[in-house]
Amino acid sequence: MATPIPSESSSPRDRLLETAAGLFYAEGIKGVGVDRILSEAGTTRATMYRHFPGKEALVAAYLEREDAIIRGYFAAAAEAGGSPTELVAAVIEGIAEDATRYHRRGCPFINAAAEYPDADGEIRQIIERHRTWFRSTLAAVLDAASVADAERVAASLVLLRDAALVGVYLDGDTVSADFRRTARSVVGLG
Amino acid sequence: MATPIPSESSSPRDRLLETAAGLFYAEGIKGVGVDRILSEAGTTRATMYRHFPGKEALVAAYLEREDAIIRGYFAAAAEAGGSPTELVAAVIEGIAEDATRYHRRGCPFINAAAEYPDADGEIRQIIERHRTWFRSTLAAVLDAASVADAERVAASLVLLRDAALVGVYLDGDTVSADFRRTARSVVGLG
DNA sequence: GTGTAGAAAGAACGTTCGTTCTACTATGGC
DNA sequence: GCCATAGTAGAACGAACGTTCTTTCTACAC
Repeated sequence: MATPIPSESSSPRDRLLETAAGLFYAEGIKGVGVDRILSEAGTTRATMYRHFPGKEALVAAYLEREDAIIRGYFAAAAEAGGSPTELVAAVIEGIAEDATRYHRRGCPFINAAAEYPDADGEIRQIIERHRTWFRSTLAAVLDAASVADAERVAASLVLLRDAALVGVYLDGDTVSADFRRTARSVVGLG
Repeated sequence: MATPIPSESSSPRDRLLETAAGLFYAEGIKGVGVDRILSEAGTTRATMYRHFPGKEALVAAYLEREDAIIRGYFAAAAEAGGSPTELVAAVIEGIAEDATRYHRRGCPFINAAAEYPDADGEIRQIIERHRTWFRSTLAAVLDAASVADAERVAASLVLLRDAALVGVYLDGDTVSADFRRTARSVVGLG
């Protein structure tokens, strides 16, 4: 099974979250029971319920964690320096690479949304916040690079990223080339 | 709740499938139990297990039904006459309209794939077949309309349709305009 | 009429679900 | 030494899961 083993030494809470995140992403949320998480994290029920009010809180923490990771990517890319145009290219490249490397089972947020129909629930609100942040951040980056109609282009890029993640999952890696080409054309990069 | 009531008169099997399809799409598959389906379809366990070996067969039938409906759309559009180019335009328009009208909760196949990680399982095979058919049918339509590089353009269109369905679900109807514009540009329609 | 099949009704199966609980142990601060 | 905290261990809860079963009733074919 080669489960991504949360290093024995880390805290139970970290192991719990890391294990849950891995399982939720790999197998879907409703398809994974707390017993699975507990046994693979090597901890017990009491410990889990000490740190999280319930399973849904674990789901929320999983998505918040995913959100934080992606924000980290952006922060790192921004700090890495380079012209605004280079940053735009780096973002597109980063999305393509992420899809084929770390997100071969699709987008965690889209997948979660498939299982959580209630648009007012906590889970969907986290998804909503993430997507809003992503779109506006993209718009800011594009605007800095003097891309015309940054808002609209950003919306298109979000669409394309969704498609790339779904496509790599269901159709294979060839999709990432399609994404790169289309995205670069949309933002006006040769 | 205003459940889409499967007309009392239809056969138990039809009511079962219709109800299950509605519930699976609206609330996710693992999130719906057979008891729910049974009570909303107004039938009993014994009847269900006479017609379907189990829940998974019901899921499979739901996706096959969805597949058949979409193939029906294509057949109808093709029979409606018109030039190949008009057919291409009609397909794009049909997708945009479908997303905002009948598939406001996203793509049934993408949503199902989120819950079924096993690529070799029956469910994922149905999804695979559907996507392959869709892409190749699109390529044929584009080729007939003398669109250059029909295969590649078809792949792009599949991507865009995925994005449109996800986008309308999570971001709202404005996405459908983005889809129309981008899709028409990709296939070379003014 | 008799026989057969499909549907309704509902009890019951064992399993798993998420959750709560008690009891015991190890750790660290005062 | 003492208390609080956080961990382990495991029993137990009621509810829901998917599935199997028996029984009764209706309808249509022969």
